[in-house]
Amino acid sequence: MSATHATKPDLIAVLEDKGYRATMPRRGVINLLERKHEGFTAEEINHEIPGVGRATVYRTIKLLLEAGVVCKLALPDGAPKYTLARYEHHHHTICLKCGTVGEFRDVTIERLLRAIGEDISGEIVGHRIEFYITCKQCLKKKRELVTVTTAVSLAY
Amino acid sequence: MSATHATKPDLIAVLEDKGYRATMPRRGVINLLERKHEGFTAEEINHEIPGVGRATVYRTIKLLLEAGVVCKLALPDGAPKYTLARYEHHHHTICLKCGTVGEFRDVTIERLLRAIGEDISGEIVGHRIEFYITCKQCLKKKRELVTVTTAVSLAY
DNA sequence: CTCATTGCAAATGGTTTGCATTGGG
DNA sequence: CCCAATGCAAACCATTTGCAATGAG
Repeated sequence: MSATHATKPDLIAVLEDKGYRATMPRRGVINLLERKHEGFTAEEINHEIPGVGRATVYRTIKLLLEAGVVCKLALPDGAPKYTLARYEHHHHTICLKCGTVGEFRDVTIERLLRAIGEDISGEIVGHRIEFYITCKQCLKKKRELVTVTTAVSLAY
Repeated sequence: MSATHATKPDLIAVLEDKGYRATMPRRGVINLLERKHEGFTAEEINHEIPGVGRATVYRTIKLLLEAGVVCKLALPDGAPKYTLARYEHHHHTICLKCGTVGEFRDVTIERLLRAIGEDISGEIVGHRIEFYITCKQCLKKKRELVTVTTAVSLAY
């Protein structure tokens, strides 16, 4: 397992490193993913590869998830969305209007997490941080209020 | 709509404030929820109220969600879990061993969010922050490694 | 050859919906 | 009375799994 990748890793190599075969269906899925710079859903990928079975799509995504080169994140309502991981450790911004996923890295957060750790009764073993935004493009397009219809764990 | 509640609100009153009836089934669900200080799943509630239909349980939870007195949060794998909101604005800690959900409020985070906003190309409309922990009880019980099997968007 | 991998279809888990029935106000 | 609210069962959606067929080393 290669330790640090500051830039987008070669997904096929990642699979092979883990002892999995880089088969045709898997290459197909990977090819699609690598072109999705804005996040994707599993079903979306599934529809875009008619030749490949649904199960294989999901299995491949899961493989990449476990390898750490794909991230699974959650929309406000909990709906799953995936994205390619470019940085080793990062968080995400998701535009609630167009769905575009951005990566985002801030050392301050790590520092903060450590500080917060002292306030929490227990040991922090992980965290999830997602920012819901209206991206620049969408801001430009229209100046209407962004209403977050679904709920919660959501804060303004 | 009452603006600020520093402590646990009266859920029945919340419903009525919104123009909904505080019917028996709903009272039953609410009664259960109010005893769950550690988070719950919808299905869990459903099983614990045999007299009430599954649909009603889900509908009631959704009502409370929309009223902002219940939070929907996500386990690392995205599995949904609910919890009562005690503070108006807060985040959650979830023990991955026992599932206990804690609330957690830190002004530093808000400050940080504002600072981060400048780095993000767009407008922050919401965020999700969840800390996955091993709580004190679980730490005591056993000293084995906490392995986060599923993936991602998870950071250590 | 042989075992990893696939595709399909069926199973699952969580949640929602349609609809006829019911029960508060 | 009447409409909101219920229960049930079926529908749904994303994801997983069993299993026999396939294909790469």
